[in-house]
Order: sequence, then C-alpha cells, then structure tokens
Amino acid sequence: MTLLSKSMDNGCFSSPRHEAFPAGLRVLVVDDDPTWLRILEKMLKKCLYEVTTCCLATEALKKLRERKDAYDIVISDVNMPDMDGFKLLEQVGLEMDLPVIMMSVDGETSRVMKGVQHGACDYLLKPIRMKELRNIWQHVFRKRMHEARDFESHEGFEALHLLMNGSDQSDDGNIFAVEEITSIKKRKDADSKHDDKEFGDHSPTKKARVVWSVDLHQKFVKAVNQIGFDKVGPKKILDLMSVPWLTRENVASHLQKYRLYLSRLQKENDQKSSSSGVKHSDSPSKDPGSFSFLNTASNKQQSDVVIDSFSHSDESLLQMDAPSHEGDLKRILSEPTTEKRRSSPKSSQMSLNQPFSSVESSEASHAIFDCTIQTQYSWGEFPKGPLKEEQKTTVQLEDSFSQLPLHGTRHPIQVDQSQSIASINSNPSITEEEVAPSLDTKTLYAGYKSDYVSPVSSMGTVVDTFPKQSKSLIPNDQSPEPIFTSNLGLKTDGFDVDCISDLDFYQRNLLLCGDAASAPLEEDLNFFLLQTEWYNMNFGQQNIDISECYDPRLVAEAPGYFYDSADYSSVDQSLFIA
DNA sequence: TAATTAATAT
DNA sequence: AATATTAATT
Repeated sequence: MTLLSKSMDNGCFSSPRHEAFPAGLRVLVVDDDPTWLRILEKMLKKCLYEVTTCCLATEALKKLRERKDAYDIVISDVNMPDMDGFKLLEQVGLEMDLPVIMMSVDGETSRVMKGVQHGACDYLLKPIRMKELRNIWQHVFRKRMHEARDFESHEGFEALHLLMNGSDQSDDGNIFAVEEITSIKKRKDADSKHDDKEFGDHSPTKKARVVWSVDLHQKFVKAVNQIGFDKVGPKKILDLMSVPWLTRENVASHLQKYRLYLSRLQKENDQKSSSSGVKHSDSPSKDPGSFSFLNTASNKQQSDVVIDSFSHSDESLLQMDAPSHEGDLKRILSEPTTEKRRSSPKSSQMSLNQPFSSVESSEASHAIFDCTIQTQYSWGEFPKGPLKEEQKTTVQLEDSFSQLPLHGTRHPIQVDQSQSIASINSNPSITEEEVAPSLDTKTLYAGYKSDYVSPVSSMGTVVDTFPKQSKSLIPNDQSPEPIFTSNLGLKTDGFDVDCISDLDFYQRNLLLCGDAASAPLEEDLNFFLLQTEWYNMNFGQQNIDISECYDPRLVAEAPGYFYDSADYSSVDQSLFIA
C-alpha cells in the first residue's frame, strides 16, 4: 500500500483518489482507422480511463510534445499512413518515455517482436477486447514503480512485501496491491534492457528459447502417439507437429526430457505395484527400457496395461508422496528461506522469449483451449483410419478409469496444482525472483491469445484476490464421478483418439470434451486438468508436497475469479517458472 | 550425410 | 530445472 500510494501520488494520474486508481489513467490512442478509434475510445472509457484519440501518428506526436505529462500511456496502431507505428514508438521512447502499447490486426511474429524489442510494453492484436484494456494501467504503474525503485532501494519493497503477505487476501480493494507487487518484481529484470536504439527490425539478440507450453507439449504428444512409440524420432515428430519455428533439435531435446519423464513414471509405477499389492494382470514387463504407454494404432493391445501403470504412477506421485513431506513443506512455507533465490540474471530472457513462443504455439494450435471438441485435429492431418481402433481404446480406458482409484486421484490433482500455486504466491520467501518475469509475459500473452493465457494467470489471481466463489462448480473431493461419465460419452464421439499417450492426457481430454460444451468457467477449470500432465512432467512430486500444506478449499475459489481476468496476474507464471 | 541419442553445458 | 548444444553413434 505504501509504495503504491506513493507512486500514485507522484502525480501521475489526474484523479486524486487512490481507490480509483486505474480510473483516470490518461490514454492516448492513435489509429488511422476512425472506427477502431471509436471502439477503443468507448472501451477505454468503460475502464474509466481518460481517453484522447487521434488518427494520425504525427498528430499524436504533436500532442505528446505539447504536454509531455498529459498522458500516462499511448496505444498505437502499427500501420498508419503518415508514420509507421514503430517510428512513433521510437520517438515516444526517446522523447517522453511513456509506455507504449502497439496493436495491429496481424500477429506476425516478426512484427510483434519488433514492437516489443523496440520498447513497446505490450502488443495487442485486434480485435481488442476489454480484457486487454483493463490491464494497461499496469504498464504505467510498473514503470513508475521502477523509477521509484531506483532511489528507494529495497525498503519500499520490503514494506510492500510485509503488507501483502500479511493482509492482502482479506482486503477487498487490494487487488492492486497484489498485482503491483508482482508486476514490480517482474519488471525489474524485464525492462532493464530495452534501450536498443537500433531498430531496423533485426536485433534478434539471441535466439529465443523454446518454451514447451502445455499446448505445444500436447502437440508433441499427439505426434508421438501417431507415429508410434517404437518409431518415434525427433524428425518425424517435428514434421507432424508442423510448428514452423520449431527445430529438430528442439524436439530432440524435449523428447529426451519426455522419455526421462516417462521412465520415471514407469519406475514409480513398478515400485508402487510391487509394494502395494495392487496388481494388474501383468505388468508390462515386455519393454522395461521403453515406455509402453503408447497405445498407438500399432500397439494398442497394450493400452490397458499402459494406462494402468500410468494411473498408478499418478497416484503414487500425487497421493503417496505428499503426506510424507509435510514437515518439509511447512518448513518451506514458514521459513523465509533465502536459499536459492537470488539467481535471476536471465529472467530477461524469459520475458522476451516466452511471449513469442507462446504466440507461436497458440497460432499453431488454439485447439485445446478454444473449444471444445474439435479443433484438436486442426493442426495436423490425422490419419483417420485408425480411428475405429482408437475408439476401442477409449472404451478400454473408460473401464480402467472407473475401476481404478482414479476418481479420487483426479481431483486431488487439481487441488494440488492450484494449491501449490497459491502457496507460491503467499509464500514470502519466494516472491521476488520467481515471480519476476510474469507481468510482461503475461500481458503479452493476453494480447496474443487471451484464451490460453488467462487461465493460468487466473489461478494465481484467484487465490489472492477472489476468496469467494462458487464452490458448486468444482467438485471438491469425491464428486469427480459425474464429470467423468459425461466426458467419456462425449469423448467417444470423436475426440480422444490419438492423444492418449498417458493417463493424464487422457483424463485431460475427457474433461475437455465434457466441459467444452459447458460454461466458460469450466473451460478454465479444464485448464488445470490440462496442465496436469505437463505439470507432473516438469515438477514431479516436489510441488505436490508443497501444495499439501494448503487448504483444498482454495481450489474451489479459483473458478470464480477466472472471469475477472482483468489481471493476468503475475502468479501465473510462477507455475511455469518455479 | 543426416538423424538420433546420450552427455554435457548454460 | 528446462532447454540448448555438443559429440558420438547409427
């Protein structure tokens, strides 16, 4: 609060009331298309911002020069007759150093990149929605915060921290505080370098790292399954994935990781089954070294076995480990650990790269998130032939599901995830670095693909900001049953098919299908599930442990807040970063 | 060679 | 830990 108010008082905004903070933000909108100008103006006003419009870049520049501090932020189209949007961006950066948001109809990577690299704080794709506009104030705030930080050093932050951790959750008006903080942290790394003067449009600095987002990973898995476990190779996978920017090396690397993950799972599974007495007719002894899970057309017979093993492994991962580490968890949470935090020199890399990669992936595959049932095949041409067989598989799966302890497991998974997230958020020790890169990234995400991004961010947000929500939507504990059933039905219709690499995926798909039909809220929920596999792969048991410390009820709250979206809050990223 | 994989580096 | 990069292997 302190810091926040301070920066606000700094005279940035015309409106004096802190409560109204984002209200009164002075936005200059530049677009040669009067229609868009009107639309934007309307939307921005809805956000209670003070809007000034102009249809020429030169005019905008003139206005800005006239009164350098008459505006807080600039939103400019990229394509304009009189002056290139990038040029304007450059000028603004040079002369008044206001945050600039670029927008355009196409999301061509190079352009987006150019914009961002040259200092645009965000890049929105038209049509722009309220969602995207609501958050723009964050850029302003961030910047200010940044500036303030220079002299204030740490003290301010410390104070903020305390405040946050102590009471933010209960505060109603505290949304800002939370977000601020997060954003602040992030920015620290992110903005340090965007003074590149040289534009041209080529300063790839360094190659972006590929971020294996959930959907990208899903594509990957689909491809793997299609090809057949025994025949997989990076090249083939790459081809099937048809993600242009991805390289064979990228895939190879990911494949390596994936194999590691699978073998780990199998190991766990074996362990489990042997010790616990649960047994499946016979474990997939056949391929010890390999990962039997793939029930591709070629080896479907194994599918049930595979699935079985997976479910078990899941269980073990999620359920077994958690309890054992309780002590550790608590320790982690309670102690302001300082251990490994100070190491975020490369965060900048993240903020820049992430957005792009995500863009790409979303372009390539909105599939899962967007809707429902079908898009899934959109990106790749699947051999429809095996479908029949696939369905069969599905059925089998169904069986195994109902029989196995899966139901119980299912939800716990969700809980765990969200909980862990929550924990990250609230945990004082983690805050600084871990969360850092998020704001930029998330905002960018929003612009590109809000569908994809928002769910994630929302998770974090939920916890902090929206404590109350409909619990009914989420089956807290054992209610998973119904969901499953319905999902199964849907799925059988035409969905699941190829992507059944493992249990998690399978489940995810099921849920997706079922929910797809339902409400948006559920969509978000699905996201949780969707991430499960990916999550496990990346974090394994660790996080789960942590999550144990939290109250499951938190999860229930999550959905509600999803809608709000207004904040692609920082927390989201923590999930990825960890 | 080109692709794959294990190992190693960042 | 996640991805990249290298180097050996096929």
